[in-house]
Amino acid sequence: MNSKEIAKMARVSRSTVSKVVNDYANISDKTREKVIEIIKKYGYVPQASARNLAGKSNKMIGVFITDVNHDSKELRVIESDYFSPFATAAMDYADKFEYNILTLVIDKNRKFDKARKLFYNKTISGGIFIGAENNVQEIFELIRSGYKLVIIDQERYKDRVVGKHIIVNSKNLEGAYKATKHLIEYGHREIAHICGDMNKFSGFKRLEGYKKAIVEAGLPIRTEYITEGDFTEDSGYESAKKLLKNNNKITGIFASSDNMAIGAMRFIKEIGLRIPDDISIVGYDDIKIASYISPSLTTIRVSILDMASIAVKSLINFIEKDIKSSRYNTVSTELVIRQSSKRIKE
Amino acid sequence: MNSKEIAKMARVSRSTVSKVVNDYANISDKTREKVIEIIKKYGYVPQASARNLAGKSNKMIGVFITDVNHDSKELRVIESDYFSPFATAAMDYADKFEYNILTLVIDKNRKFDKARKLFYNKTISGGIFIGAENNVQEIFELIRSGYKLVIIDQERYKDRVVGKHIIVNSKNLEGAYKATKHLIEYGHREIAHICGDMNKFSGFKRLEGYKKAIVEAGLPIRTEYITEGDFTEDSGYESAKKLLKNNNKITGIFASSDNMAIGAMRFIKEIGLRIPDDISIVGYDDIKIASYISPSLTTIRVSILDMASIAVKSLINFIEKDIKSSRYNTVSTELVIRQSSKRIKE
DNA sequence: TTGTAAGCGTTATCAA
DNA sequence: TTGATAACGCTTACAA
Repeated sequence: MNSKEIAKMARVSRSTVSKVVNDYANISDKTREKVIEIIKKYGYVPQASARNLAGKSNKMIGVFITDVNHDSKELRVIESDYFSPFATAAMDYADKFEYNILTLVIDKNRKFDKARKLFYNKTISGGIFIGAENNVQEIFELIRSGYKLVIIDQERYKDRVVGKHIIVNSKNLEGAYKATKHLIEYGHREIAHICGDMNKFSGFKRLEGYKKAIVEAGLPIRTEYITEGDFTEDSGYESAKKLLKNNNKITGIFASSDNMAIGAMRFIKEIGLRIPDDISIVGYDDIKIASYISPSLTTIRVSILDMASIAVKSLINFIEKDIKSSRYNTVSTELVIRQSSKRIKE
Repeated sequence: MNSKEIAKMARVSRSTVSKVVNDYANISDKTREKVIEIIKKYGYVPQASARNLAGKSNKMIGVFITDVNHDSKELRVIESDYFSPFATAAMDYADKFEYNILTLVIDKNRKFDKARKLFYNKTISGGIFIGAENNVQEIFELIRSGYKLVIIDQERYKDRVVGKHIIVNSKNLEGAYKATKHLIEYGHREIAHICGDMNKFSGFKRLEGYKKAIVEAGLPIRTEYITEGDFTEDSGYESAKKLLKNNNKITGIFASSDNMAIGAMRFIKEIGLRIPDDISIVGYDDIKIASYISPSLTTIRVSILDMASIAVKSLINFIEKDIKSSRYNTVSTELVIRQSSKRIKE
């Protein structure tokens, strides 16, 4: 069933059918009703690619999740702490504007080319990139070519002018500051920090937040209290080992990700210390497991839902109305206090 | 940049460009090379909707996840235990055939209409439905209309002839049997079962599996040992309460989902019983949390990866070569023994 | 208010 | 081995 057939049945021209479908004003009520009746009767739906070819936007957005650069299949699941909530929230928002979302995980198998092609062949009219550290150059190239996109959590590129784009970023510094300050307010003085990957901006910024809170409390910044992980659970385990090996004064640890916090907890339990009685732990991200593990994990929540809606909303605006210049949006963080942190007894 | 311009630069016709792009045989090497050179130079990529309109398949598959019929936002996250792994695995497999995956969560906001439209307007050439209990009628209608689709875990429709379709199902009975038998082999005799939603086939089949193992071991089936939940954590909690209220003989519980098992564990801990020392628990699904919760949960793993690859593979086959009649595939289950189950001391 | 006709960028058919 | 031309199904000036 196509517009030609509908036109014939309704005894009008194809353009009239099109006008009815697209809700144009200059159609008499009578004709409109007649056409709508036939359309309903035969269940006619305009073909997407034909509309698209004729100039209509295809209302399709790509959401690209770059998988962390590890081989293990396990890690993909970890990354999915982000994937599913983000994709779902993005869908919710896209729906309101009748957009569809095409999700793509970019990893070793599925290289960046796959994403690029979707822009080139006009399958999508815009894209959102998450965890894109490894593909920054390619993304810049896309922006330079005029493709419309949103980058999540890549604040560091804020001022590099490469063409119009949108960045949505969580307030990493703020979050880390809140986490550390929470421990300070609980009376902790010997507070260690397990950093994330320092090549990633979030890792770097969270370290800054930690330092800010420490300095503000008049405490010294001890290099032996700062150790670098890579956001994974195992690195959290190893970092805790390093921190606690020759130190029995540490009473609080702020880890730059929940996964690392969970790894650290594993080590701490192994050596027979109790959480939170001996050591308080604060994580970052508020992944689902954080509330299920025992003790449940005090952490910093970033509203992925907010991120996703802001990203989708501004991308659609970018696509439909264009923007004058690059935009930079931030999403707030929130401290979620659970069982893994405890007020220190003096 | 379009094929016309490429044709001009390469001093050939548009049809020649098309033939090169589509790797047709009847083109001289010389022409081919020349055209390829220009294509590379100008980064030409054929426009998807134009190809599609001209008759090429658009190589797009829809993956539809029906959200469980509850209002809470929380539940959507639970559902995502399925969502993310399935979507990722599906992508992996689709990649090999250069297909893209369009994911859509169907829930109260996003009704089935959204999915239907994607078929009608030919955005997708086939679809995979997961958790589709609530939309069976609509799915049948799609099948009847000749749309190509795969249904996951809806074994019950195996024999209802409604048109060509593919079902991929996990072996629910087998899995539940394994879970129950595991408890029996550990010496348990008083084994209760928390059923899932009995309106869903998986809930029903797993009860059958439980019964089969019980009967096979020569044990009686006690109705007071069987209680019905609805796959959610809270229903697991309530079911455990019901089961254990007036009973101190039960030593083993098989719950039809990990979420219910987790809820049951919560109740058991609350009344001061120990897991697995006093009561052994076995779940079903092997969601991620199962290995993180303490004690970690013994459960039945269904390889979502297998499900996804079989689904995608057979759907692509259906799309590209058609199938003679409906197909029914099953995916095996595996018992994963962790800490929540223990051999009973006699 | 309606219809005619051109055009979107490809592929497929058929003739050269 | 190549090219001219029609066709895909729709939208959109523009003409009526």
